[in-house]
Amino acid sequence: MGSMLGLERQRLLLQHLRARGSGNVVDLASALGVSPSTVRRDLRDMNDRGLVTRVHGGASVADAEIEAVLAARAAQHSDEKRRIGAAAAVDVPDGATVLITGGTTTEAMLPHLAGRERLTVLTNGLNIALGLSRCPGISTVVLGGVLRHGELSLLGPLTEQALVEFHVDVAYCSAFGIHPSAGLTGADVREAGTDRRLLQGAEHLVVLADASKIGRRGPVRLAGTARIDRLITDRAAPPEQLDALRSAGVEVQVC
Amino acid sequence: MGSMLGLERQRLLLQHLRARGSGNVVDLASALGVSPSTVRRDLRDMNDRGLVTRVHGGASVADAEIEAVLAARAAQHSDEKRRIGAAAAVDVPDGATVLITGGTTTEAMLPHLAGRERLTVLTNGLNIALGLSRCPGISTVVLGGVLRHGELSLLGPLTEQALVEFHVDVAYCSAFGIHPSAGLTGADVREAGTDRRLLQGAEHLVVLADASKIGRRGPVRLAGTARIDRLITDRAAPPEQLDALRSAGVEVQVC
DNA sequence: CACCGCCTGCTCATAGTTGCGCGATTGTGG
DNA sequence: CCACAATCGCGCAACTATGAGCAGGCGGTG
Repeated sequence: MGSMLGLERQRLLLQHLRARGSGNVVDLASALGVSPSTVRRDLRDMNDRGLVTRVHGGASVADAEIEAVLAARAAQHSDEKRRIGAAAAVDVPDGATVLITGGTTTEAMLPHLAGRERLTVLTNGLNIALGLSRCPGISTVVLGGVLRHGELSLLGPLTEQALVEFHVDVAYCSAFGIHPSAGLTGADVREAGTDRRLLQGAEHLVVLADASKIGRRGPVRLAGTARIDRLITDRAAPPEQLDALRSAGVEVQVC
Repeated sequence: MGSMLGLERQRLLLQHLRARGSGNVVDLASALGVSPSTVRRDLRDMNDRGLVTRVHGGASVADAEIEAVLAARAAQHSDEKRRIGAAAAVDVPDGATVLITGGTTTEAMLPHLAGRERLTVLTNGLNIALGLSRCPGISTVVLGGVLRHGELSLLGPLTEQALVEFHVDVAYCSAFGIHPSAGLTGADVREAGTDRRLLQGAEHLVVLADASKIGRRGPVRLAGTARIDRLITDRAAPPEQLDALRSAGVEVQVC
């Protein structure tokens, strides 16, 4: 049964997973006529690429709706994200102009920014803007743009154009993945152009990423490791990946 | 019921909880065919992730913040506003590009726009944008700008500048007041410049105003009656004011 | 034909998950 | 306020999945 290409096998795997939403390793292996080891390798690879979510015993599709809702909810209360958000917020200099990109991880910064004075926050995320609408000490500027359906972030030429008007001291962003050689990567080509531009103009770049994003590589490159000043992540992050990132010149903060 | 995946089990758990709003550990355990210990572990995990709220004996679903905000705002809408919103939404032409300014009255249009196809909506209101984020048939463009504290609308040069890029068929707006001789007026000088510009470029202008705003005059003038094509209001509006507006060339619709 | 890289499948020590029992904690009714 | 019952968290043992390492097969290349 050697006549199956790796990519073709992964495609079948994904198809099987979509049919039921999830599946365990043994069943998938017998369904495809390969060994469980191969399935594990494939699933790990697909997990790194964000196509599926690996769980003990099998995997489930990382598909838009449920996963997004789950992630959004998780973001609001998860201890890891809260800590990451707090750590990021601490070092926001008073009087600065910062950019906070849309996303669930960055949203965790908001509670810790609430009391700040003389802060200017630029954002392309409606969730961020909403959270800041009650903070009197913070001038919030929403970069315009096209709203992605199901998401709460703004994209497109309008967003990029608006940013030209400002000087950004620090950009705080999350992304699909961060990888020692690939740098900061995104999952969606349509988002990439805007995200890239958002990060380009900033004086300093700080990445907020929970452990699941460390070592993950998406299809589009947003910024090289050289551009990344700091990474804030949680304790579950694989140490060897963090070391590699440190070697690449990224200041890594684990909390 | 031999093998059950961890994530799948939690998903079922959540589903069971949503059905009744809450549930106790033993029932959930027997419903899923696992031990109470496993349910407890799952619930603790889900509690940490903010999906549910753990209480003694069981758990209840924890609703997300943003949805709660939207629901609360939706509940605030009186019958009058709902009817006004519905009447305004009916005549939005398919395939058009419309502007909906921020505000609570205009927000009432959203439920009636949900099913539309090929519609482009421009807005400077975060509440409007938020409500449209789940509508797949509508392209939503958020005009950037500075967020007013306590409000959910965007203002400033950025907003005005963004609007230049578009051709607006119809603008739907609410305001502080509408008066036969003063026209459409606003309450806040800082908002006025932006509001004026927003309405300027539109082909047609539709005003949504409940009875309390009819005949009222604010300090700043936003648009003359000649510019106003249509006014949608409710039955409590003073008829003599409506007649005067009709004489001024405004098409008045009472609902 | 030999060499080499690559993928596959197997083995095994390790890590993770599950269910049960026990003592501690919490809620409830007298 | 106390006693009782339900529930909880934790440690334990059985079981299962996992990832790393290793041998064998396949196809391309000099």
